Amino acid sequence: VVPADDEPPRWLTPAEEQSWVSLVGLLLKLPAALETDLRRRAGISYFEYLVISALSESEGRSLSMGHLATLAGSTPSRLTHTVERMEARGWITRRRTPGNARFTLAHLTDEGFAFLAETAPGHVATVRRLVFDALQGDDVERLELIAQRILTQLDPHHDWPPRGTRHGSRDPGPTPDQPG
Amino acid sequence: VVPADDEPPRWLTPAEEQSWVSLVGLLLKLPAALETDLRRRAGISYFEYLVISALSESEGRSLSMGHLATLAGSTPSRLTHTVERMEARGWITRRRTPGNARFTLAHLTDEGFAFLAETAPGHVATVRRLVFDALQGDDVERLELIAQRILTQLDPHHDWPPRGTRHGSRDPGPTPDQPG
DNA sequence: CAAGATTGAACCGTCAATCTTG
DNA sequence: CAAGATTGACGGTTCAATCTTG
Repeated sequence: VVPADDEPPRWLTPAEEQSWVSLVGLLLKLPAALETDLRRRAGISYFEYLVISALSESEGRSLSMGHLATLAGSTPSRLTHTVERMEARGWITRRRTPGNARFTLAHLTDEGFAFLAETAPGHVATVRRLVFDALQGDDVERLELIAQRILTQLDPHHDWPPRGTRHGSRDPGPTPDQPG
Repeated sequence: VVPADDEPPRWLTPAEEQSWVSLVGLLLKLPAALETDLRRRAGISYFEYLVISALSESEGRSLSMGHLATLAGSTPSRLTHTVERMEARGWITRRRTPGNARFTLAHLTDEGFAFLAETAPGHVATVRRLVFDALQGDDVERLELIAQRILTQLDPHHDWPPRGTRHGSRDPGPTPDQPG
């Protein structure tokens, strides 16, 4: 056990503590709800969904393992193991980048894309039902602002969503363009 | 793969999608940052911290396994395995409730409490630094309101924080009363 | 040698089956 | 038999060590 830093303790105010308790509740329960929904709807984890979703939105449905790890918020190792399994299911292929064989390019197959296209609408509906149906007024904008402020504090050089993958102002359509 | 529900797809508006992407970023990165902090500061997971923290705030530093599972947002099984490990470290003991032996009462030992007392101030300081130092104006109150709205949507009968454990309006002090 | 990625073992969480008490 | 809790096997994540390419 490392001894406490020698700063004096900085407790939370009552208002901050209430807020913190609610935020912890959200961190515990919302991911669990998303996991449950995807597991029963499609038999995959939320992390697997993020992986194929990120690939589906990228140029040529391909990304280097490193970039994909960043997009899915994971370690390289976790991604390798997961992609291995999804490769076995025929949803992803991997090959060394020709010309620069240091990079491994993960590619979403047609089967993988078709699977995502089946899964995404139901998942987006769940997100809408669980999150956005509960919000009012300018809650949506405030939530984004507050989340961004915390993300910036976590990593001042943060880049979330990472550049080159934003898909902001296009028409919504029947293709899985907004898999969340 | 279960076919999609037969509701028509309900996509997100651009504003909602931006907000959702930011929230997903927060769900991915904030728990990871808390885990990292506690792991290197105290060698425990955030879940283990929640467990001893909940016990420390309860009457007699004891709770039934079921109640403790609710407080820590976990399944009974996960809690059993975790408490087993913490029992081996001497931080928790378990015994059947005398009189009603269906309940197993988990109890935080003096060693466990001392460990928490060492760990809590640094952890609270981290929470303050990572989250509240980034917030301005009425962000704190809005965050609580928004989190509560989503929690209610997730579970209309929700009770978070669960009743009988709220420690709202006491003086902050040098004991680990606010371990987050 | 550094960057990108993978490997394998240990660790942890999940799930279904089981045990115990009232 | 239902509620509370535990068990053990399985599957996924983490961590440190390793492999490969430029």
